Amino acid sequence: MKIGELANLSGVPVKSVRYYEEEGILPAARRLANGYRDYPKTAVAELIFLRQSRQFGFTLKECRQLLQLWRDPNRRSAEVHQLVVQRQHQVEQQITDLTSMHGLLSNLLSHCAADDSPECTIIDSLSENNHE
Amino acid sequence: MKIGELANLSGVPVKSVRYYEEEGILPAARRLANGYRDYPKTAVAELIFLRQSRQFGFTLKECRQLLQLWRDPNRRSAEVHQLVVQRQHQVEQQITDLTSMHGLLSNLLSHCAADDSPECTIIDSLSENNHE
DNA sequence: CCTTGACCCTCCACCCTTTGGAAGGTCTAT
DNA sequence: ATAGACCTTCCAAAGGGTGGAGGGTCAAGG
Repeated sequence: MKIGELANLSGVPVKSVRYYEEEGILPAARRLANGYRDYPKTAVAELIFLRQSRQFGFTLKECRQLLQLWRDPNRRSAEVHQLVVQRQHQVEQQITDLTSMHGLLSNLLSHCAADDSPECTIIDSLSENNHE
Repeated sequence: MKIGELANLSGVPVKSVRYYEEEGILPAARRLANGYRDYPKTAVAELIFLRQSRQFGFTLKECRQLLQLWRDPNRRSAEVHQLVVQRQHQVEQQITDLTSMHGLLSNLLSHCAADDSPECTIIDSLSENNHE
């Protein structure tokens, strides 16, 4: 199977497949006589797994680990679990941070006249030094 | 004032100050006879405003706009308000996405045995094709 | 036989925001 | 004179791709 078909079946862009290979996330593909990459059928599942992992926000480094576990018939599911828990924590932290930011933005908005005058409480707030 | 002092007073790293200048976010600084950048006192407030804006997640492009409004004595506060509302929407979208992701991750975790066996519902779920 | 179009290849540059380092100039204090 | 604390510019890396230039390969159709 050539890279275009693989991309179609997996939903991963051709460019990304090549990029993943270059980064060592995927093993280097076999080559046909004309230099084209030639993939086995199993590559489709591998790419789908990778795409799904990316959608869950795992970095490529984490995806590499996940893929290694995916390939390993002797993996311990606890190890997979651990990676997901870790990702879950990151997501929670991000939600916390964003929620806090959302509150602060709401504060800014609620005090602003939002009219044609130059007085602006938002500008004033952003000028305050929260440093040190 | 030289760049080190400005950095100290504003809480923005020296490297970033130079980068902001290069990107046209800040006007090019005056130079002393020896080539060192020389800043007026007002630059401190400008940098503090910029740092605060960045902390609210505004991109540098947006920060440039905010800074222009900050400098403009004839600004309309409605315009500032508009930029903040826009940022607020982005934050809301991100929270929505992350919350959804969090739910999906919880789902993955709840079905996983997390032991020494290779059977892993997480791996199985990530292998499913949600494409097309 | 030739051309068109759809593939494929590699290599380079860009997006964004910073950070690190190399190689070098300048100033102050000892 | 020399140490060290500044300052300068320029180049590269990070993550995760994406776009394009310039070129090779293959099948179908005229």
